[in-house]
Amino acid sequence: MPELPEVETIKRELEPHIIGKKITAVTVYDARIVYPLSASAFQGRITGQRIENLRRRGKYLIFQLSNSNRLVVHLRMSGALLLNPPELLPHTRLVFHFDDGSELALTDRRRLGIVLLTDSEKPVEDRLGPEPLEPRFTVEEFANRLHRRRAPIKAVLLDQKVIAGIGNMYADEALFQARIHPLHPAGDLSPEEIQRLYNAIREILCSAIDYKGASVDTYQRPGGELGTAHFNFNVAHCRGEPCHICGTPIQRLAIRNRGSYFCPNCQKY
DNA sequence: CATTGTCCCTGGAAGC
DNA sequence: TGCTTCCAGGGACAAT
Repeated sequence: MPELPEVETIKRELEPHIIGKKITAVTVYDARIVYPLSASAFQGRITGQRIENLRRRGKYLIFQLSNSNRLVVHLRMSGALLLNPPELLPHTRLVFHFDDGSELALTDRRRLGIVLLTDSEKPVEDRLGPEPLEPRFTVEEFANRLHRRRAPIKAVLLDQKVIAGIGNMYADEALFQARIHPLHPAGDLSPEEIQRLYNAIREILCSAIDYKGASVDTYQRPGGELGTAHFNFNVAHCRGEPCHICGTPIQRLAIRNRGSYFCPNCQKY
């Protein structure tokens, strides 16, 4: 399930293979993914355009096209972007064909992914808070964003308007590293706890990028390789396993219908 | 505005 | 063995 480190990995590995290439055709296998555009309208606005730039914002990938359109892709749970797949893979929704004969396929088993064409930054920027790895995201900025929030810190970390890019897995890992209970009200955290959580978020995201993301569920890199960040997970999806620090079984709790995994001994309320 | 619940979607696992 | 139900979760959206 692609979160910030997975999307960043995809961006980095895709970039050298697609920048400057011209899209000669797009095959639409599932028109629902380009809704509200029709398949032909989508094809009309994409075909013949060159990919000038690729960037990540939160969990979004943004392909800058030469006609000043932006192709925005959100992979949600099960989306993947694969370069030159050897065959037509199951759940293929779109295939981009380039002028050098190469191809980029978008597959999405659960079909929750989003593809959007826009000429503005607004649809993405309106939904997102700051990038946690940018220097301008300071601990003071983080503290301000948690101030007076009564919701559980786990729910607040998943709010993309508070911080962009953190998903369920890395929220659990950051809270474990910072030794904070996922239900702790966000606005009640002490300055020390906020500092620990701030450090943990940055360390965990950076480390996961170094490991090319976590291959939980269907995540694959553009060449089909897997990431290895999940081998370092302490709590995410580790229900019942002994905590690496104290041996207490990892517990699962539902917060906002999201599975939250934590060590009840290391992360006291 | 902050918060919370529901829905979307599919396929693997679990339960019967 | 084969059926049904549950579960995974990002985020849009509606309700409060």
